[in-house]
Amino acid sequence: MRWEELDQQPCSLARTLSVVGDRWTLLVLRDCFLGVRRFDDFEARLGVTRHVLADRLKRLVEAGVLAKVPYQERPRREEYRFTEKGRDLYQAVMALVSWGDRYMAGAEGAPIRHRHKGCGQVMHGVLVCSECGEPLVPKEIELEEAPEWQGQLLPAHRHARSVEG
Amino acid sequence: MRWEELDQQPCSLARTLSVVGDRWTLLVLRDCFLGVRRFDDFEARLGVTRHVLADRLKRLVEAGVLAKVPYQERPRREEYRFTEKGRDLYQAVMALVSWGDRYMAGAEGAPIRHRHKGCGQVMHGVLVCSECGEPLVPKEIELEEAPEWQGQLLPAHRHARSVEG
DNA sequence: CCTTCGAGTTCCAAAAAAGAACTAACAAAT
DNA sequence: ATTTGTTAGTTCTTTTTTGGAACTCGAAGG
Repeated sequence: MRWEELDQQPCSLARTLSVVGDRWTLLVLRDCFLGVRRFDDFEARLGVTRHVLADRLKRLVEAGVLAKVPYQERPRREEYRFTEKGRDLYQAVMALVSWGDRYMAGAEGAPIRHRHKGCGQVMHGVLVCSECGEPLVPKEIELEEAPEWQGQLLPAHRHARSVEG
Repeated sequence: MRWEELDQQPCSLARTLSVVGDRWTLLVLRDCFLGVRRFDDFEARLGVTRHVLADRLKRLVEAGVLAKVPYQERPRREEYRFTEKGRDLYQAVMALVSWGDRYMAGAEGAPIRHRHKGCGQVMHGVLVCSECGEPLVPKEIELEEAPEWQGQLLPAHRHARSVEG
């Protein structure tokens, strides 16, 4: 399977990864959330080659995650800004950051702390159920295939014991 | 910057991506959450080459996300199971899935629905503040660099107006 | 002895990334 | 008028990573 086929898969994770499933893309989005908007600023902060950066920005624009908006004419210059679709990736990015804070930080702790203006506390992200607000754990979620995919998406559990095993 | 340098970066997202920052790795984890445990089952479901699959599984084991546990001797066979560190990636994976359900699903809707056993409802993941429980939005989060990195991690905002712009 | 199973490894061709230099369209300085 | 600087890329060559298919190892079964 190649990049081009990923977004055709009947799987929301695969489809999401067809947009953000590579390390540079997610680092570009991280910098967008930090307020970076311009080509040369991305390049300087990321240490990515200009070639790859140009490609990733183009893909993100095509995917509707970022938009090029002009900030001057003569010469025309454009910067990259989030669309709503892009800004909604915040939760996914924060979930990845929270995992990294917990499992990949050295002895000194996380390099960046997040303070929630609403409550004033240093916090991390917790994923909860949209309906009842309880934190999500794998074994509490039951999966239901949409009718048109019955029996095609979930594994047959030939050997598996359980999700938590 | 290459894979090998990513985990040295003072950024929890970069460090997380040094483990899961590629499309195959995250699809392997998806299947793990669905109960897949064995090499040939991953290969059949993913459509990845055995070569790359072997590499990704090895990386995940080295990172402490999966563990090889024997399920028979003579001949010895091992399967891949989550560690706690790995199982805690569930929130990040679900956040990516929720975004895909919302923005990448076709007219027929998401291929898989998630029902929360606790409340019985079809749900999606919502990332909330660990301290006050409010859903996270970018502009409500204030970033604070750890003392040893003062001024080195966050951009200078030479041109940027605001995170939401 | 020959085949099957499970979990890989090996080999070659094709695609993608790294790294560095170059271009276009202008503005400002010498 | 020519040189220098800025921004956002493109082009070129070398190295690395994938894709695709075949092959190996250790054992069990017929």
